[in-house]
This record gives sequence, structure tokens and C-alpha cells, in this order.
Amino acid sequence: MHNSEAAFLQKYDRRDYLSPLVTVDAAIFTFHNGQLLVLLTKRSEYPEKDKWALPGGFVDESKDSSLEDTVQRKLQEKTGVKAPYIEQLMSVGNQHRDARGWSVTVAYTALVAWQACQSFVENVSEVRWEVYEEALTKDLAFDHIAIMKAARERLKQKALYSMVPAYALPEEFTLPELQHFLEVLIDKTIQKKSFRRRLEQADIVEEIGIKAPSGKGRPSTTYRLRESAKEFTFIRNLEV
Amino acid sequence: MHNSEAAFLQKYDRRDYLSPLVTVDAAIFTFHNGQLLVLLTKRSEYPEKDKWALPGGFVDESKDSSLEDTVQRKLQEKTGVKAPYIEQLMSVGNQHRDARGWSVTVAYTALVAWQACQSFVENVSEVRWEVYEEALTKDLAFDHIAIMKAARERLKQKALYSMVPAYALPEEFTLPELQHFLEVLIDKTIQKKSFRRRLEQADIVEEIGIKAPSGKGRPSTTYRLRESAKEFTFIRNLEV
DNA sequence: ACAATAGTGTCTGTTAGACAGTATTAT
DNA sequence: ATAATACTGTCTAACAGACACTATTGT
Repeated sequence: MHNSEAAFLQKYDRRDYLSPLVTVDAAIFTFHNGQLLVLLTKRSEYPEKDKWALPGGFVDESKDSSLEDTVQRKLQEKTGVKAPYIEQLMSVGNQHRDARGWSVTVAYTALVAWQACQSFVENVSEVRWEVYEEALTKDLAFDHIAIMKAARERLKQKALYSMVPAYALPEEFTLPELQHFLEVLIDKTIQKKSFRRRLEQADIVEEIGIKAPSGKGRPSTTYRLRESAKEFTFIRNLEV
Repeated sequence: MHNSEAAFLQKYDRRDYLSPLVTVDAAIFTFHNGQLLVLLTKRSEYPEKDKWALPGGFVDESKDSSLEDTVQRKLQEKTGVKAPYIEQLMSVGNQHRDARGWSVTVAYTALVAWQACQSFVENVSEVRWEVYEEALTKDLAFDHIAIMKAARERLKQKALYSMVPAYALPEEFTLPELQHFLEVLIDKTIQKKSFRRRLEQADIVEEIGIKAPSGKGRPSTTYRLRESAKEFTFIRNLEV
């Protein structure tokens, strides 16, 4: 029968089956005052009420037509902006991570400029930027510490073979700023020359102008990322 | 109240909420007769009945305490063996990929030796090894073509900076075999010398003995992977 | 000896690390 | 001029690509 699939679907009702809970969580990073920051939100509801957690929540079938919709929606809610860089990190699913039962979370890593969302973040009391090392010592909800660590590790790897971390800086940034951020991520100084050679060869930034001299020393040139920066990978890593 | 979380959980019933369907799928690859093969199964039930698909299925809360349990169970069902290499690939979730409704799949890539499971596979009629390029031309169920392509692409990348593809070979293998597999994966010949230098420097294989001469030419040395092979990555990629 | 396949020696090219040198700003 | 920060020149080291060479098997 050519329409027995239609017949099957007619009879099928998802409510007859129990499915794991599905949530989306995001480790949102930025760089400010020489420190790696991660966005945390205080849970207002049970379970794990009043604990800090990564921003996230349930897929809302009436609002989201895909997981990417869900993560963008959650990000918008907590930061007020659309992140210039979002990437799926991993999924974790098991019986024990959520007291409500078998639960799956799809975790994302996002990068945003601190300047782009600070005014929004500081006006929402249950949301704040936390220095990464501080966040590590907190008793975050669910398995969010492990997810945050995995996101941090992936970001470190990216720093070794790409310039993706630049998406955590404002649209216009200087090379010393970017270099410093990479150094924080990989926890090692990078040779200025190596860093600049790589940027030059990759052709992923374009010059904007000269930064207005602020304080001492020679003012640095400002740059903006080209679209190609998202995909570009170096064939040789920085050393660890 | 110290136990209001307990009270909340007491009252909470998952059946009150509709959650997306959650499935696990695996792109299982192997290498045989100079070709990359992928394991396909014929769907016996609606929806997408009678189409070929990647092995996978629903999380079974009575059997699986984690997503890894689910994928191992499905793999065991279809191949009869435990895969020496499994890695989470990505998750796909949206309203349209499954006619039954909002659905999330957590996809894995697995590598197995053809020899290890061929006797099992050839005795199950709805399971078979398909040459990858052939599989590409088929009308696979759901979005399995896209998932399979993503898995294939990741495997290619791995071939450029690791020896992970070796897990698709039998436990004892020769270096010419492994080199040939990498060449198929990256679609480019590799310099024998480069390949062997990398292996030597990485220290991820141990010599077993000399292969019994089979046919013509000098017999090659056989090797086995060390545990460290799973994690090892070269700091410099092969060229593409 | 010859064909075929396995494995090595050695040169070149590319690119990261090291570090000294030059440039541009404020005081 | 000096200090401070930005940026460049140039040497070295590591390692992939190229390719000729040797080694071990069967016929």
C-alpha cells in the first residue's frame, strides 16, 4: 500500500512514548581586562534552584524549529545580542545528570564581545560574567562544570590552529589584544613574529586604521575579521 | 525549606511535558579491499520503512544509563562486536528531520575491523557493508546522508593529524595497509617516508613480527596500536 | 637476473621559535 | 633623551615533500 506510512503517522502519537528531557546549554566566553570570562546565570527554579549554571533551557517546540534556534534564543535572552560565533560542542545524555530523569543536553560554545552585551548583562541580576578560574571553583548546577571545562579545552585547541578566539573581541581590535588573548587561552607566551606571520599568511583580517593613542607607547593598528576567519585553519599548530 | 527540591521532584512528572524524540545513530566505517566501507541497515518499520539507514535507534531507558550505552548496544546488535574506536560526531535536532515530530539525534563515528565482524554481518540480511561512494548515491532515511558525509569529512581530518583511522584495520596490520587507507581517506598519495617518520616520532605502534609472505614482493612487518594512539595528534598536518 | 613490494637516506622547502633591531608615541 | 609599546628582520630548528636508493621476497 503506497500510503501505509501515512497511515502509520496518522496513528502515531508521541505522547505514547517517554522520551528523555532535551535541553540546550551554552558556554559563552569573552575576554576583558586580560581575563577569560564565562557567562553564568542563577537558576530561579527547581531543580538546582539558586545554583549558578550555564545559560540554557528546554527546546520550545512552539518557538524553535531547530536546536540552533533554541541556542540563539537562549543567547539572546541572556546577552541581548546575537553571538558572532557559535559552535556545537558536544552532547551529554544519561540517567543521572538531572534529578528529573533521563536527560540529554546539547552543549554549544559561543563567543561574544564584552562591550557588545555588558550594558545588557549588568542590568539583569541573575546573569553575570565570571572569571573562568573563579567559575571553576563554584558548585555549578548539573554537570555544567564538566561542560564548561570541555568548552574551555576546545577553545584552547582552536587558539593553536585558528584565529577563531578573535570573535570574543570587539569588532575592531588590535593585534596585541588578540595575541594576549591567545596567550591566556594556551597559557604560554607566543612569539610576536610567529603570531603576525600567521595572520599575514592567512589573510583573515583587514586593516581599519590606527588606534587613538591611549596612554603610553606607540599606538597600534586596528583590524577587523574577514568572513574567512571562521573557517580558516593553519596546517601547523603553535607549540603547547 | 531544605527539602523543597525534594518536594518539587515528588510532584514533577515527565509525562506532563512533551519532549523531542531522542535517537542515537552511528556512522560505522571500515577498510577492506582498498575501499572505505560504511555499515547500513534496512529499516524494517515505519517511518522510512525499507530505506537504508545508519544503524541507530531510540534511547531505551530500561537498558541504557547513558548515550554511550545506547550507541554501544546498537553497535553490538548490528556488528556483534564492541568497536575499538567510538567518538561522538555531532547532534542534529529539528522539527523536520523525522515525520513523527521534533527529533534529536546524537550521531557517533565508529571504526571496526572488517574481519572482526564480517561473519556476523553477512548472516544478518538487513545489515551490510556498503562502499562509501555507493552509499552516497542512495536515498538514505532521514538526514543520514548528511550525517554520513559529516562523519566522512571528520575521518579525513583525523587522517591529516592522527593515526586514529588505524582502528578500522585488524589488530595486526602492516604499514603499507595503513598508509593506503590514509591515502584513500585524504584522496592523495602520501610520501612513504613522511608517513613512516610520523609513526616513528609518535611512538604509537609496536612491532609484532613479519607478515607471512603472501604473493609477490618483500613481506612487510606487522604492527599493533598502542593505547596512546587514540589521543595522539601531530602538531603539523599532512598537506591537502 | 628480474619484477614486485618493503623500507631507508638525504636533500629541499616551509614555517614556528628566538631574539635583536627599528618605529612611534608620551613625558 | 628615556620609557613604553608596536612592529620588523633574520637566523635556527623541526618536520613534511620529493625522490633516489637499498632490502627481501617469488619466479
